[in-house]
Amino acid sequence: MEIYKNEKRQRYIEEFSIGHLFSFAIEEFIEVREYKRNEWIIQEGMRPDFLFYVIEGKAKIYVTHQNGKVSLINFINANDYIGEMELLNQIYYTKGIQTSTKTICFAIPFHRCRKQMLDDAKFLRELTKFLSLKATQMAAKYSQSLAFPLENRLADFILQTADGEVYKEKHVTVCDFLGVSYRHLLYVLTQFCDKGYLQKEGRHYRIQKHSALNELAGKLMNK
Amino acid sequence: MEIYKNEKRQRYIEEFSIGHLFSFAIEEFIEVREYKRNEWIIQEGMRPDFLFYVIEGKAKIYVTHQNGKVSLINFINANDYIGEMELLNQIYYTKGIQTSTKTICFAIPFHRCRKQMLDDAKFLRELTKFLSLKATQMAAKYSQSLAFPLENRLADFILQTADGEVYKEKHVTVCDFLGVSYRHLLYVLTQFCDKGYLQKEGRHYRIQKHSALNELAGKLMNK
DNA sequence: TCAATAATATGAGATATCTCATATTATTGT
DNA sequence: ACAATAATATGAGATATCTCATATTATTGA
Repeated sequence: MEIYKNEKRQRYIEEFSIGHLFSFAIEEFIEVREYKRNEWIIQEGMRPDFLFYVIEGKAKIYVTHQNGKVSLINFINANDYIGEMELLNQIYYTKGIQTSTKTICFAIPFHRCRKQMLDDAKFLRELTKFLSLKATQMAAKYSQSLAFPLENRLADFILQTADGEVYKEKHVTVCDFLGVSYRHLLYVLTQFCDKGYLQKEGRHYRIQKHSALNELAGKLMNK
Repeated sequence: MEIYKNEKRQRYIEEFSIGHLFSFAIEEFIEVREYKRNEWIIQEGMRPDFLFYVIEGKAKIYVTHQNGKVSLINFINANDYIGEMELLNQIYYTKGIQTSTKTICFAIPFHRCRKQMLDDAKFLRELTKFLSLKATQMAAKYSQSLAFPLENRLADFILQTADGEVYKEKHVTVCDFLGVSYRHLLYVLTQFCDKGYLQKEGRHYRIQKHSALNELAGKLMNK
């Protein structure tokens, strides 16, 4: 992890201004940090001392269960907060956050800003929206995971993450995210190929029948 | 649904004051409502016009999937909000809320109070805590549901809902909540009886081996 | 109080998903 | 450039969970 100083810091703070998210001058407190690919921004179980706001890059929220299984709870992208749970709650089991690309974020120290942030309606209003979205997404994922087999959830995931017509997510990541075994994921992908929905091209898959995947994915949605 | 008027209304507003949750005078806007057992406070898919704050009673959040399965997303108790998602988000698929006992709540009309509420740091701070808890719970439930078989989740649920040493939840409700079929729930309950963890007493179950259930449930927690 | 409805109960057979074992093929750090 | 590590791939057998069918027993509204 690298902390940007002086001009470089200043450049980022100006280019990606987050002044509009606060009603007080936050700039002076901001630390600009760059994390390398696969670096851990927060270690599971360790309370962070900063509220992070992601400027660029991607990361993943992980939790490890006692039985050794790992769940990829969600992805984090630009304009997401990290550490907001710890800002709000004294008691909280901290999840691990690992970057999947080089990631730059603003780090705001709790000890200097907590009070002001928790009194700032503008900041809190943004945060409630962020949290309500997060809660809604989790509720949707939860109920869908119980109500539908992998077939439907995978179709949705493929459509959401495909780069044009090409699906190229790593299987290992997808297992953790969709909560199924590697073996089973491969079975269902093979089925999709057999049915002609996908076509394997080396390590990638090309979408052949958009409509069929759409139909499978559509079943997840309410109305 | 019945709306309390005059002295009755006044009595409730005083006895269960929520003045401390707002920094402006909310009392005059509050409507006090009583819903009967099994009544729907909000119909699935229909936007509410009020933010509700539950004073007494219990309710359930339901969502219906296209394949006909119903998920009981969560339980609602005293001091919970209802309709906060719709307060914050213009676009939101509204879940159904059904009472399971007589339920009394304060209803605060969006059209008269939205602006003030969204500018009130005190209110927003409480709401962020509520939402962060909700998001955390859903994330935990989600990842647990994928990482553990029913055995563990049911043990946890039994311990959490048991009345003293007696478990007496309705199977039909529990299926929707834990996302398993009625048949499978009964299988696992029978197993628990066979192993001597529970003993059936008419329609209820008496907990016999607290320790065994504790151990099963404990596997859900991180550390 | 009675008929309708909801909840409980259980069997039998299907299937979605898991575990484990074992290769092969990339990727990565030094 | 190579050894270590991570990712992909596939088979075989187990099990967690589902669907459907069919009874029996509460609960409830008129």
